[in-house]
Amino acid sequence: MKAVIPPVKGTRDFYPPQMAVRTWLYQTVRRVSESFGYQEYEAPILEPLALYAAKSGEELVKKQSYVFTDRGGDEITLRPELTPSLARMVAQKQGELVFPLRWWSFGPFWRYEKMQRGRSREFFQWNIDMLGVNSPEADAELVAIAAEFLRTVGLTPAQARIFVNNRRLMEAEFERLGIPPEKRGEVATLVDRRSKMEAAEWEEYATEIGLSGAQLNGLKSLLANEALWQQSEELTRLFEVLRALDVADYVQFDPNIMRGLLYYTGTVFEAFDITGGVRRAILGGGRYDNLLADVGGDPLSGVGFAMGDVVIGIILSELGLIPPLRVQPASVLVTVFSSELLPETLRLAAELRRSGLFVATYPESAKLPKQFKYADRLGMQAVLVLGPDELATGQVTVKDLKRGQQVTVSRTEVYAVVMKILTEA
RNA sequence: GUGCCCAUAGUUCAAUUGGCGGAACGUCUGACUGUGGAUCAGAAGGAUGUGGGUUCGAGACCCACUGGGCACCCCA
Repeated sequence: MKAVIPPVKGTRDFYPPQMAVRTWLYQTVRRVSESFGYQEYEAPILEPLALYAAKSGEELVKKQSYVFTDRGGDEITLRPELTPSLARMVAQKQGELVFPLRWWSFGPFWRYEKMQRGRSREFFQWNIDMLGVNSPEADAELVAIAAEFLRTVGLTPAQARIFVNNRRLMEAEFERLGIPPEKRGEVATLVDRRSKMEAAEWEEYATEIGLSGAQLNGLKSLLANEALWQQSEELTRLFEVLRALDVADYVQFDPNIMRGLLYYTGTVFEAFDITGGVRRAILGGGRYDNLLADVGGDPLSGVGFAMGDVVIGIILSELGLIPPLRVQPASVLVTVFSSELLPETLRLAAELRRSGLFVATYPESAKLPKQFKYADRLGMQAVLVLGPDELATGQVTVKDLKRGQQVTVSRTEVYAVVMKILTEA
Protein backbone atom coordinates (compact mmCIF):
# COMPACT_ATOMS: atom_id res chain seq x y z
CA MET A 1 0.00 0.00 0.00
CA LYS A 2 1.19 3.48 -0.79
CA ALA A 3 1.86 5.82 2.08
CA VAL A 4 -1.40 7.19 3.47
CA ILE A 5 -1.34 10.48 5.36
CA PRO A 6 -1.96 9.26 8.90
CA PRO A 7 -4.67 10.69 11.15
CA VAL A 8 -3.67 13.19 13.83
CA LYS A 9 -2.24 11.33 16.80
CA GLY A 10 -4.82 10.58 19.43
CA THR A 11 -7.80 10.92 17.11
CA ARG A 12 -9.97 8.02 16.05
CA ASP A 13 -11.53 7.31 12.69
CA PHE A 14 -15.10 6.20 13.22
CA TYR A 15 -15.86 3.64 10.51
CA PRO A 16 -19.54 2.72 10.27
CA PRO A 17 -19.34 -0.06 12.90
CA GLN A 18 -17.63 2.24 15.41
CA MET A 19 -19.96 5.09 14.52
CA ALA A 20 -22.90 2.81 15.29
CA VAL A 21 -21.47 2.25 18.79
CA ARG A 22 -20.97 5.97 19.33
CA THR A 23 -24.51 6.69 18.20
CA TRP A 24 -25.83 3.97 20.47
CA LEU A 25 -23.99 5.49 23.42
CA TYR A 26 -25.35 8.91 22.50
CA GLN A 27 -28.89 7.58 22.35
CA THR A 28 -28.51 5.81 25.69
CA VAL A 29 -27.19 8.98 27.30
CA ARG A 30 -30.04 10.95 25.77
CA ARG A 31 -32.64 8.52 27.06
CA VAL A 32 -31.28 8.57 30.61
CA SER A 33 -30.85 12.38 30.63
CA GLU A 34 -34.31 13.04 29.27
CA SER A 35 -35.94 10.55 31.61
CA PHE A 36 -34.96 12.92 34.44
CA GLY A 37 -36.20 15.96 32.52
CA TYR A 38 -32.85 17.35 31.34
CA GLN A 39 -32.69 19.46 28.16
CA GLU A 40 -30.02 19.06 25.51
CA TYR A 41 -27.69 21.98 24.70
CA GLU A 42 -24.37 22.52 22.96
CA ALA A 43 -21.56 25.06 23.32
CA PRO A 44 -18.87 26.13 20.84
CA ILE A 45 -15.92 23.85 20.30
CA LEU A 46 -13.60 26.86 20.12
CA GLU A 47 -13.37 29.01 23.24
CA PRO A 48 -11.13 31.85 24.41
CA LEU A 49 -8.21 30.55 26.43
CA ALA A 50 -9.19 32.97 29.21
CA LEU A 51 -12.39 31.02 29.87
CA TYR A 52 -10.37 28.19 31.40
CA ALA A 53 -7.74 30.26 33.12
CA ALA A 54 -9.84 30.90 36.20
CA LYS A 55 -10.76 27.53 37.57
CA SER A 56 -9.99 24.52 35.48
CA GLY A 57 -6.67 23.73 37.09
CA GLU A 58 -3.24 24.58 35.83
CA GLU A 59 -2.43 21.13 34.49
CA LEU A 60 -5.50 21.08 32.29
CA VAL A 61 -4.99 24.57 30.88
CA LYS A 62 -1.24 24.85 30.48
CA LYS A 63 -0.25 21.33 29.56
CA GLN A 64 -3.27 19.58 28.15
CA SER A 65 -5.10 22.16 26.10
CA TYR A 66 -4.84 22.64 22.36
CA VAL A 67 -4.19 26.37 22.06
CA PHE A 68 -3.59 28.36 18.91
CA THR A 69 -3.61 31.96 17.80
CA ASP A 70 -6.21 32.74 15.16
CA ARG A 71 -5.73 35.14 12.26
CA GLY A 72 -7.00 38.01 14.34
CA GLY A 73 -4.38 37.35 17.00
CA ASP A 74 -6.74 35.93 19.63
CA GLU A 75 -5.73 32.95 21.75
CA ILE A 76 -8.21 30.17 21.07
CA THR A 77 -8.57 26.80 22.78
CA LEU A 78 -10.13 23.60 21.54
CA ARG A 79 -12.36 23.00 24.54
CA PRO A 80 -10.89 20.53 27.07
CA GLU A 81 -14.08 20.46 29.17
CA LEU A 82 -17.58 21.89 29.07
CA THR A 83 -18.38 23.28 32.50
CA PRO A 84 -16.83 26.76 31.96
CA SER A 85 -18.79 27.12 28.69
CA LEU A 86 -21.94 26.12 30.52
CA ALA A 87 -21.21 28.70 33.21
CA ARG A 88 -20.84 31.39 30.57
CA MET A 89 -24.00 30.40 28.72
CA VAL A 90 -25.98 30.49 31.93
CA ALA A 91 -24.39 33.72 33.14
CA GLN A 92 -25.28 35.45 29.85
CA LYS A 93 -28.98 34.69 30.24
CA GLN A 94 -29.17 34.38 33.97
CA GLY A 95 -32.16 36.75 34.10
CA GLU A 96 -34.33 34.85 31.65
CA LEU A 97 -33.57 31.17 32.28
CA VAL A 98 -35.84 29.06 34.45
CA PHE A 99 -34.18 27.59 37.52
CA PRO A 100 -33.47 25.00 38.66
CA LEU A 101 -32.01 24.46 35.25
CA ARG A 102 -31.35 20.91 34.04
CA TRP A 103 -29.17 20.56 30.94
CA TRP A 104 -27.16 17.80 29.26
CA SER A 105 -24.79 17.58 26.30
CA PHE A 106 -22.72 15.05 24.36
CA GLY A 107 -19.90 16.28 22.15
CA PRO A 108 -16.20 16.28 21.28
CA PHE A 109 -13.37 17.50 23.51
CA TRP A 110 -9.60 17.66 23.15
CA ARG A 111 -6.79 17.17 25.60
CA TYR A 112 -3.16 16.87 24.62
CA GLU A 113 -1.99 13.84 26.51
CA LYS A 114 0.18 10.79 26.25
CA MET A 115 -1.72 8.06 24.50
CA GLN A 116 -2.59 4.99 26.49
CA ARG A 117 -5.41 2.62 27.23
CA GLY A 118 -8.59 4.50 28.05
CA ARG A 119 -7.25 7.84 26.85
CA SER A 120 -7.31 9.57 23.50
CA ARG A 121 -6.67 13.19 22.58
CA GLU A 122 -10.02 13.60 20.93
CA PHE A 123 -12.89 12.11 22.85
CA PHE A 124 -16.63 12.45 23.30
CA GLN A 125 -18.07 13.39 26.62
CA TRP A 126 -21.46 13.35 28.25
CA ASN A 127 -22.02 16.35 30.51
CA ILE A 128 -25.07 16.76 32.70
CA ASP A 129 -25.69 19.49 35.24
CA MET A 130 -28.34 21.01 37.49
CA LEU A 131 -27.90 24.70 38.31
CA GLY A 132 -29.64 26.99 40.72
CA VAL A 133 -30.14 24.66 43.66
CA ASN A 134 -27.72 24.03 46.46
CA SER A 135 -29.01 20.97 48.26
CA PRO A 136 -27.91 17.42 48.97
CA GLU A 137 -31.10 16.33 47.22
CA ALA A 138 -29.88 17.90 43.97
CA ASP A 139 -26.50 16.19 44.43
CA ALA A 140 -28.33 12.93 44.94
CA GLU A 141 -30.28 13.36 41.71
CA LEU A 142 -27.06 13.61 39.69
CA VAL A 143 -25.61 10.56 41.43
CA ALA A 144 -28.87 8.75 40.71
CA ILE A 145 -28.66 9.69 37.02
CA ALA A 146 -25.16 8.24 36.89
CA ALA A 147 -26.43 5.08 38.56
CA GLU A 148 -29.38 4.81 36.18
CA PHE A 149 -26.99 5.11 33.29
CA LEU A 150 -24.90 2.23 34.63
CA ARG A 151 -28.04 0.17 35.08
CA THR A 152 -29.33 1.04 31.62
CA VAL A 153 -26.17 -0.15 29.86
CA GLY A 154 -26.32 -3.37 31.84
CA LEU A 155 -23.60 -2.79 34.45
CA THR A 156 -24.58 -4.28 37.79
CA PRO A 157 -23.57 -2.94 41.23
CA ALA A 158 -21.14 -5.85 41.32
CA GLN A 159 -19.44 -4.53 38.18
CA ALA A 160 -19.53 -0.76 38.61
CA ARG A 161 -19.80 1.44 41.65
CA ILE A 162 -20.10 5.16 42.32
CA PHE A 163 -17.88 6.37 45.15
CA VAL A 164 -18.98 9.52 46.95
CA ASN A 165 -17.25 11.93 49.27
CA ASN A 166 -17.71 15.52 50.41
CA ARG A 167 -15.04 18.18 50.36
CA ARG A 168 -16.62 20.17 53.17
CA LEU A 169 -16.60 17.09 55.36
CA MET A 170 -12.94 16.50 54.58
CA GLU A 171 -12.12 20.16 55.23
CA ALA A 172 -13.71 19.87 58.66
CA GLU A 173 -11.76 16.70 59.38
CA PHE A 174 -8.49 18.27 58.21
CA GLU A 175 -9.29 21.18 60.51
CA ARG A 176 -9.86 18.80 63.40
CA LEU A 177 -6.47 17.20 62.72
CA GLY A 178 -4.89 20.64 62.92
CA ILE A 179 -3.85 20.76 59.29
CA PRO A 180 -3.55 24.44 58.37
CA PRO A 181 -5.67 25.71 55.43
CA GLU A 182 -2.65 26.41 53.21
CA LYS A 183 -1.60 22.76 53.42
CA ARG A 184 -5.00 21.26 52.65
CA GLY A 185 -4.51 21.33 48.89
CA GLU A 186 -1.40 19.21 49.20
CA VAL A 187 -3.12 16.89 51.63
CA ALA A 188 -6.00 16.51 49.19
CA THR A 189 -3.49 15.46 46.52
CA LEU A 190 -1.94 13.09 49.05
CA VAL A 191 -5.33 11.48 49.65
CA ASP A 192 -5.97 11.29 45.94
CA ARG A 193 -2.75 9.35 45.37
CA ARG A 194 -3.10 6.87 48.17
CA SER A 195 -4.52 4.08 46.04
CA LYS A 196 -1.75 4.58 43.48
CA MET A 197 1.24 4.33 45.81
CA GLU A 198 2.90 1.76 48.03
CA ALA A 199 1.99 2.27 51.68
CA ALA A 200 5.54 3.07 52.80
CA GLU A 201 6.10 5.39 49.89
CA TRP A 202 2.84 7.15 50.65
CA GLU A 203 3.75 7.71 54.29
CA GLU A 204 7.09 9.11 53.24
CA TYR A 205 5.29 11.52 50.95
CA ALA A 206 3.01 12.52 53.86
CA THR A 207 6.02 13.30 56.01
CA GLU A 208 7.54 15.35 53.19
CA ILE A 209 4.43 17.48 53.09
CA GLY A 210 4.97 18.15 56.77
CA LEU A 211 2.37 16.02 58.50
CA SER A 212 3.24 15.03 62.05
CA GLY A 213 3.04 11.42 63.12
CA ALA A 214 -0.19 12.12 64.94
CA GLN A 215 -1.67 13.85 61.92
CA LEU A 216 -0.68 10.98 59.66
CA ASN A 217 -2.27 8.44 61.97
CA GLY A 218 -5.35 10.61 62.22
CA LEU A 219 -5.51 10.85 58.45
CA LYS A 220 -5.15 7.09 58.06
CA SER A 221 -7.95 6.31 60.46
CA LEU A 222 -10.01 9.00 58.75
CA LEU A 223 -9.56 7.35 55.35
CA ALA A 224 -10.40 3.95 56.80
CA ASN A 225 -13.56 5.19 58.46
CA GLU A 226 -16.41 3.92 56.31
CA ALA A 227 -18.98 5.46 58.66
CA LEU A 228 -17.49 8.95 58.45
CA TRP A 229 -20.34 10.10 56.19
CA GLN A 230 -22.71 9.88 59.15
CA GLN A 231 -21.01 12.97 60.54
CA SER A 232 -22.03 14.94 57.47
CA GLU A 233 -25.60 16.14 57.29
CA GLU A 234 -25.19 16.64 53.54
CA LEU A 235 -24.12 13.05 52.97
CA THR A 236 -26.72 11.68 55.34
CA ARG A 237 -29.47 13.40 53.37
CA LEU A 238 -27.84 12.38 50.09
CA PHE A 239 -27.87 8.68 50.95
CA GLU A 240 -31.44 8.93 52.15
CA VAL A 241 -32.52 10.26 48.76
CA LEU A 242 -30.48 7.62 46.94
CA ARG A 243 -32.36 4.92 48.83
CA ALA A 244 -35.66 6.54 47.87
CA LEU A 245 -34.56 6.63 44.21
CA ASP A 246 -33.67 2.94 44.46
CA VAL A 247 -30.06 3.32 43.37
CA ALA A 248 -28.31 3.00 46.73
CA ASP A 249 -26.79 -0.33 45.77
CA TYR A 250 -24.67 1.45 43.16
CA VAL A 251 -23.35 4.06 45.57
CA GLN A 252 -20.83 3.86 48.34
CA PHE A 253 -19.07 6.36 50.60
CA ASP A 254 -15.32 6.59 50.11
CA PRO A 255 -13.24 9.25 51.89
CA ASN A 256 -10.41 8.67 49.40
CA ILE A 257 -12.26 10.35 46.51
CA MET A 258 -11.10 13.95 46.18
CA ARG A 259 -11.01 14.84 42.45
CA GLY A 260 -8.54 17.17 40.81
CA LEU A 261 -10.62 20.03 39.46
CA LEU A 262 -10.41 23.08 41.63
CA TYR A 263 -13.98 24.23 41.39
CA TYR A 264 -15.63 21.47 43.39
CA THR A 265 -16.82 22.64 46.79
CA GLY A 266 -19.05 19.97 48.31
CA THR A 267 -20.12 16.51 47.27
CA VAL A 268 -17.79 14.80 44.79
CA PHE A 269 -18.19 11.40 43.14
CA GLU A 270 -16.54 9.04 40.68
CA ALA A 271 -17.70 5.77 39.15
CA PHE A 272 -15.29 2.88 38.64
CA ASP A 273 -15.32 -0.51 37.05
CA ILE A 274 -14.73 -2.71 40.09
CA THR A 275 -14.17 -5.94 38.19
CA GLY A 276 -10.65 -4.70 37.56
CA GLY A 277 -10.69 -4.39 33.78
CA VAL A 278 -9.92 -0.68 33.58
CA ARG A 279 -8.66 1.23 36.59
CA ARG A 280 -9.78 4.61 35.35
CA ALA A 281 -12.85 6.57 36.37
CA ILE A 282 -15.87 5.93 34.15
CA LEU A 283 -17.40 9.24 35.12
CA GLY A 284 -16.80 11.91 37.72
CA GLY A 285 -18.40 15.06 39.05
CA GLY A 286 -19.60 17.01 42.01
CA ARG A 287 -20.92 20.23 43.41
CA TYR A 288 -19.48 23.60 42.44
CA ASP A 289 -20.73 26.73 44.12
CA ASN A 290 -18.62 29.54 42.70
CA LEU A 291 -18.27 28.83 39.01
CA LEU A 292 -20.75 31.36 37.66
CA ALA A 293 -19.29 34.20 39.67
CA ASP A 294 -15.90 33.27 38.24
CA VAL A 295 -17.04 33.96 34.67
CA GLY A 296 -18.82 37.18 35.58
CA GLY A 297 -22.30 36.03 36.57
CA ASP A 298 -24.15 36.33 39.84
CA PRO A 299 -23.36 33.60 42.33
CA LEU A 300 -25.19 30.40 41.41
CA SER A 301 -24.36 26.91 42.48
CA GLY A 302 -24.53 23.77 40.47
CA VAL A 303 -23.86 20.06 40.46
CA GLY A 304 -22.98 17.83 37.55
CA PHE A 305 -20.74 15.15 36.14
CA ALA A 306 -18.97 14.15 32.95
CA MET A 307 -18.40 10.78 31.31
CA GLY A 308 -15.93 10.18 28.48
CA ASP A 309 -16.73 7.70 25.75
CA VAL A 310 -13.38 5.89 25.81
CA VAL A 311 -13.31 4.18 29.21
CA ILE A 312 -16.99 3.22 29.22
CA GLY A 313 -16.54 1.94 25.65
CA ILE A 314 -13.70 -0.37 26.67
CA ILE A 315 -15.57 -1.67 29.71
CA LEU A 316 -18.83 -2.32 27.87
CA SER A 317 -17.02 -3.97 25.02
CA GLU A 318 -15.00 -6.23 27.33
CA LEU A 319 -18.09 -7.25 29.25
CA GLY A 320 -20.03 -7.89 26.05
CA LEU A 321 -22.62 -5.26 26.91
CA ILE A 322 -22.73 -3.49 23.57
CA PRO A 323 -25.83 -4.84 21.82
CA PRO A 324 -25.73 -5.98 18.21
CA LEU A 325 -26.11 -2.79 16.23
CA ARG A 326 -27.46 -2.49 12.73
CA VAL A 327 -24.82 -0.85 10.57
CA GLN A 328 -26.71 -1.08 7.28
CA PRO A 329 -29.71 1.24 7.07
CA ALA A 330 -31.14 -0.28 3.90
CA SER A 331 -33.05 -3.51 4.37
CA VAL A 332 -33.65 -4.09 0.67
CA LEU A 333 -31.40 -4.25 -2.39
CA VAL A 334 -33.00 -3.86 -5.78
CA THR A 335 -30.79 -5.61 -8.32
CA VAL A 336 -30.16 -4.25 -11.79
CA PHE A 337 -30.72 -7.06 -14.27
CA SER A 338 -29.48 -5.22 -17.36
CA SER A 339 -28.84 -1.70 -18.56
CA GLU A 340 -32.14 -1.78 -20.47
CA LEU A 341 -34.03 -2.51 -17.28
CA LEU A 342 -32.22 0.11 -15.19
CA PRO A 343 -34.93 2.82 -15.48
CA GLU A 344 -37.68 0.37 -14.49
CA THR A 345 -35.53 -0.86 -11.62
CA LEU A 346 -35.01 2.67 -10.32
CA ARG A 347 -38.74 3.31 -10.62
CA LEU A 348 -39.43 0.27 -8.44
CA ALA A 349 -36.90 1.42 -5.84
CA ALA A 350 -38.43 4.91 -5.75
CA GLU A 351 -41.91 3.47 -5.25
CA LEU A 352 -40.76 1.38 -2.33
CA ARG A 353 -38.92 4.30 -0.72
CA ARG A 354 -42.06 6.43 -0.90
CA SER A 355 -43.98 3.70 0.85
CA GLY A 356 -41.43 3.88 3.66
CA LEU A 357 -38.82 1.20 2.99
CA PHE A 358 -35.07 1.88 3.10
CA VAL A 359 -33.92 0.73 -0.31
CA ALA A 360 -30.53 0.60 -2.05
CA THR A 361 -30.10 -0.18 -5.72
CA TYR A 362 -27.04 -1.72 -7.29
CA PRO A 363 -25.38 1.24 -8.98
CA GLU A 364 -24.86 -0.47 -12.33
CA SER A 365 -25.78 -3.54 -14.30
CA ALA A 366 -23.75 -6.53 -13.08
CA LYS A 367 -23.92 -10.27 -12.74
CA LEU A 368 -26.59 -11.34 -10.31
CA PRO A 369 -24.28 -13.40 -8.09
CA LYS A 370 -22.19 -10.31 -7.54
CA GLN A 371 -25.24 -8.27 -6.60
CA PHE A 372 -26.58 -10.93 -4.24
CA LYS A 373 -23.21 -11.16 -2.57
CA TYR A 374 -23.15 -7.38 -2.20
CA ALA A 375 -26.53 -7.44 -0.45
CA ASP A 376 -25.40 -10.27 1.80
CA ARG A 377 -22.10 -8.65 2.74
CA LEU A 378 -23.78 -5.37 3.59
CA GLY A 379 -26.31 -7.09 5.83
CA MET A 380 -29.50 -6.44 3.86
CA GLN A 381 -32.45 -8.71 4.49
CA ALA A 382 -34.17 -8.88 1.13
CA VAL A 383 -33.14 -8.79 -2.52
CA LEU A 384 -35.48 -7.87 -5.35
CA VAL A 385 -35.07 -9.03 -8.95
CA LEU A 386 -36.82 -7.36 -11.85
CA GLY A 387 -35.76 -9.24 -14.98
CA PRO A 388 -37.35 -9.80 -18.38
CA ASP A 389 -39.66 -12.55 -17.04
CA GLU A 390 -40.98 -10.35 -14.24
CA LEU A 391 -41.33 -7.36 -16.52
CA ALA A 392 -43.45 -9.37 -18.94
CA THR A 393 -45.91 -10.35 -16.23
CA GLY A 394 -45.77 -7.18 -14.13
CA GLN A 395 -44.17 -9.01 -11.23
CA VAL A 396 -41.11 -8.81 -9.00
CA THR A 397 -39.12 -11.59 -7.37
CA VAL A 398 -38.45 -11.10 -3.67
CA LYS A 399 -35.82 -13.20 -1.95
CA ASP A 400 -35.53 -13.51 1.81
CA LEU A 401 -31.77 -13.72 2.33
CA LYS A 402 -31.93 -15.11 5.82
CA ARG A 403 -34.26 -17.98 4.98
CA GLY A 404 -33.08 -18.46 1.43
CA GLN A 405 -36.65 -18.53 0.14
CA GLN A 406 -38.10 -16.46 -2.65
CA VAL A 407 -41.45 -15.64 -4.18
CA THR A 408 -42.51 -13.89 -7.34
CA VAL A 409 -45.44 -11.57 -6.77
CA SER A 410 -47.23 -8.73 -8.48
CA ARG A 411 -45.69 -5.34 -8.08
CA THR A 412 -48.42 -4.05 -5.78
CA GLU A 413 -47.71 -6.87 -3.33
CA VAL A 414 -43.96 -6.26 -3.07
CA TYR A 415 -44.21 -3.86 -0.15
CA ALA A 416 -46.28 -6.26 1.93
CA VAL A 417 -44.02 -9.22 1.18
CA VAL A 418 -40.89 -7.26 2.13
CA MET A 419 -42.51 -6.01 5.32
CA LYS A 420 -43.37 -9.57 6.26
CA ILE A 421 -39.75 -10.60 5.81
CA LEU A 422 -38.55 -7.67 7.93
CA THR A 423 -40.97 -8.26 10.78
CA GLU A 424 -40.23 -11.96 10.88
CA ALA A 425 -36.47 -11.40 10.90
C1' G B 1 7.51 15.22 29.82
C1' U B 2 10.11 10.20 32.05
C1' G B 3 10.89 4.71 31.91
C1' C B 4 9.99 -0.39 29.77
C1' C B 5 7.98 -3.48 25.59
C1' C B 6 6.34 -3.95 20.36
C1' A B 7 6.23 -2.98 14.64
C1' U B 8 6.54 -8.76 8.58
C1' A B 9 0.42 -9.29 2.91
C1' G B 10 -6.05 -6.10 4.06
C1' U B 11 -6.14 -9.12 9.17
C1' U B 12 -3.81 -12.72 12.67
C1' C B 13 0.86 -14.77 12.72
C1' A B 14 5.42 -17.94 10.77
C1' A B 15 10.59 -17.59 8.76
C1' U B 16 16.43 -22.57 12.50
C1' U B 17 23.26 -19.95 14.82
C1' G B 18 22.41 -13.63 10.03
C1' G B 19 21.80 -17.30 3.98
C1' C B 20 16.28 -16.82 -2.09
C1' G B 21 10.10 -13.76 3.07
C1' G B 22 5.55 -18.31 3.99
C1' A B 23 0.59 -19.92 5.95
C1' A B 24 -4.39 -19.21 7.47
C1' C B 25 -8.43 -16.00 7.07
C1' G B 26 -10.06 -12.12 3.86
C1' U B 27 -10.10 -10.17 -1.43
C1' C B 28 -10.62 -11.18 -6.81
C1' U B 29 -11.74 -14.85 -10.85
C1' G B 30 -13.96 -19.40 -12.18
C1' A B 31 -16.77 -24.17 -11.29
C1' C B 32 -22.54 -21.71 -11.50
C1' U B 33 -24.86 -17.20 -18.89
C1' G B 34 -31.50 -15.52 -13.53
C1' U B 35 -29.54 -15.94 -7.28
C1' G B 36 -25.69 -14.57 -1.56
C1' G B 37 -23.60 -17.71 2.70
C1' A B 38 -21.28 -23.65 2.03
C1' U B 39 -17.59 -26.52 -1.03
C1' C B 40 -13.67 -26.95 -4.78
C1' A B 41 -9.92 -24.81 -8.24
C1' G B 42 -6.92 -20.74 -9.57
C1' A B 43 -4.98 -15.68 -9.11
C1' A B 44 -3.58 -11.15 -7.14
C1' G B 45 -1.59 -9.05 -2.94
C1' G B 46 5.15 -7.36 0.53
C1' A B 47 10.43 -1.48 -1.49
C1' U B 48 9.60 -6.70 6.22
C1' G B 49 7.03 1.20 9.80
C1' U B 50 11.00 5.39 8.16
C1' G B 51 16.27 6.70 7.84
C1' G B 52 21.19 5.42 8.86
C1' G B 53 25.03 1.72 10.50
C1' U B 54 27.61 -3.41 11.06
C1' U B 55 28.25 -7.59 7.43
C1' C B 56 30.20 -11.00 1.46
C1' G B 57 24.96 -11.17 2.90
C1' A B 58 20.01 -8.11 7.67
C1' G B 59 12.99 -9.38 8.61
C1' A B 60 16.71 -10.84 12.41
C1' C B 61 22.32 -7.30 15.15
C1' C B 62 23.36 -1.57 16.53
C1' C B 63 21.59 3.85 16.52
C1' A B 64 17.91 7.55 15.57
C1' C B 65 12.97 8.72 14.16
C1' U B 66 7.67 7.64 13.59
C1' G B 67 3.56 4.94 15.26
C1' G B 68 1.33 1.62 18.96
C1' G B 69 1.03 -0.83 24.02
C1' C B 70 2.06 -0.60 29.48
C1' A B 71 3.60 2.17 33.94
C1' C B 72 4.45 7.28 36.09
C1' C B 73 1.93 12.18 35.84
C1' C B 74 -2.98 14.05 35.05
C1' C B 75 -7.78 13.19 34.14
C1' A B 76 -13.50 11.69 31.31
